[in-house]
Amino acid sequence: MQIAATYDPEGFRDRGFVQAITDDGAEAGPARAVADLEAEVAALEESGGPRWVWPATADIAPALLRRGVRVDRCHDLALTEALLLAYEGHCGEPRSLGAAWARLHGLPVPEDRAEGTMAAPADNPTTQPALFEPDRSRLSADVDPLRAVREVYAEQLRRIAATANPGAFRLLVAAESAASLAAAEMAHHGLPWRADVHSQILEEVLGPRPLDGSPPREMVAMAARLAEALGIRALNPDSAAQVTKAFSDAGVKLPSLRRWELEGIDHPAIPLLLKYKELSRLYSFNGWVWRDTWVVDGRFRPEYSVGGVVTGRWAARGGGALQIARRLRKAVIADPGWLFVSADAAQLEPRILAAMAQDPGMAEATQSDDMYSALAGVFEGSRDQAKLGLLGAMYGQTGGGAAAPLALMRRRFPKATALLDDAAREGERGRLVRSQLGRTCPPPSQRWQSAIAGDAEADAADDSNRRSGQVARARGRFTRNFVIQATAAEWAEVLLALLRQQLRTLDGPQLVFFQHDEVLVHAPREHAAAVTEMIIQCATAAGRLVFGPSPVRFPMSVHSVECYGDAK
DNA sequence: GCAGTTTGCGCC
DNA sequence: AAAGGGCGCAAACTGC
Repeated sequence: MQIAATYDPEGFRDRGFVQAITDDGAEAGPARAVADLEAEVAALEESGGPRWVWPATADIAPALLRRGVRVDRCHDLALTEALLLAYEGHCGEPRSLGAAWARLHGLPVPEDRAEGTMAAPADNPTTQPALFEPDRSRLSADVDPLRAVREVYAEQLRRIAATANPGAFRLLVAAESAASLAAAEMAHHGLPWRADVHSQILEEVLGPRPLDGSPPREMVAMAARLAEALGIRALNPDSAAQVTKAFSDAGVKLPSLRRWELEGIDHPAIPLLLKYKELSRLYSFNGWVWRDTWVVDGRFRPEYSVGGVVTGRWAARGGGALQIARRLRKAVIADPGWLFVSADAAQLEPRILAAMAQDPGMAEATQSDDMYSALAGVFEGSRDQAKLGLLGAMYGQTGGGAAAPLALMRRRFPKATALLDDAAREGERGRLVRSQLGRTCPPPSQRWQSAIAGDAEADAADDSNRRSGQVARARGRFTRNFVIQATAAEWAEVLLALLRQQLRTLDGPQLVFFQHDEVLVHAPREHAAAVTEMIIQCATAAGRLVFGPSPVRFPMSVHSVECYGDAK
């Protein structure tokens, strides 16, 4: 059964409307106004788990979770709209229910409300329900909201049926919707984070916390040593201009201040500069201010944005959730009696390539848990060369140390190479490419379009032609990588959706973190073994769902640990 | 003086 | 011959 549900766009956020609908979005019962939509969802969920068809999970799920309501399945109209718009070549157009409804009726389309930067938890404690969630449905007051849900849903089903592979697209929509539920649950649970351990790390590396907000002891000391090594009185190592000038005065020309460039330069001040950058990064990115802002009641609660990246990866706002520095993972410690089951897909992207391209040689290599080692023989006995060849092909690298392994890649894995080259060529011509399930890249930007068009302009200056070529090739690298990254992201979302279902059969384990190809489940100790088994099975099932019968293996590297820092 | 852009880092 | 894809964030820098 399916139930359309929406808040009253005009009223207080508790009020809403519900109505049973058929598989194709027609009315299957009376429309009902309810005084407390969340209570209504809870009751209906209790009595048999419908599929909820609603404007946006992100708008309702946090409130439901605060009231202890967990929803089994949904169809997220906004996320689906975004997938369909991209498929149809209109990536980036407004995707709210109101926008979709307006497009359907040829009316002016409202802009989406910005997702906005998340208020830090100190200002907006998640433990305290906000009086109003932002209404992102953008539905105008004179529209019957249930009618809008039904009509947009029915239209989406028609548009899905019109895609080249409706079954695949349906899976994509289901996975994306399930992922939106998982994201809300992870934000709700939060990642266990020990503020005291975090402080300990900071003090070991930076010295005691300065009380007045000035830079900590070790940074000041390193800056002083750096100045001394350069023979000057003082400098601000954060200022590129000052650093470049100081090295120049010392007779060293720096091509840039990138770490990998600096590492190739022989000067006694270079290691000091690198060390300073390391300290500075920790201090400014994950220092005491970060901890005070983002760690509340022993939990780090970022806000995830499902579909926030064009490739289908999640984005996160607030606290740099998807860039938790490895050294800080020591502060991620399970509650007493609990463990983290940490799982990451080993070498996901080359496996995705092997499955998409149905390349027999690469598929054979996926039988191994370490593809690169399995392929070392092909790459003159070097695991590193194998890795360079595979990654270089997927990222569109051409020169440098990758040239030789890329040539081998081309010769030994022609089907895989052809898939990537085709994607790159399509991109260079300004065309769209799609993932395995149908997620579609954005059309070329204005800059790309004029650059690609500029190629044809006979009287364009050489300089302009060269720039055009560069821009077109950059687009080619993007589309080349898009097909792989987007398919990897959807494989991971399918895995997450399956795992979320499985975990519901246990009492206790919670998804607390997801990062592209890695999941973290916080589980009572006695459930860790069962969770481990579930993850491994879900990975295999995800491969079958996304690719059908395929010899390609998707092994997971799974560890049960008390501390996330010990996971790898 | 403020807002937008650039640079560089680190995560995948 | 050849600048490897995606992101978020902080500080410096640039332009108005």
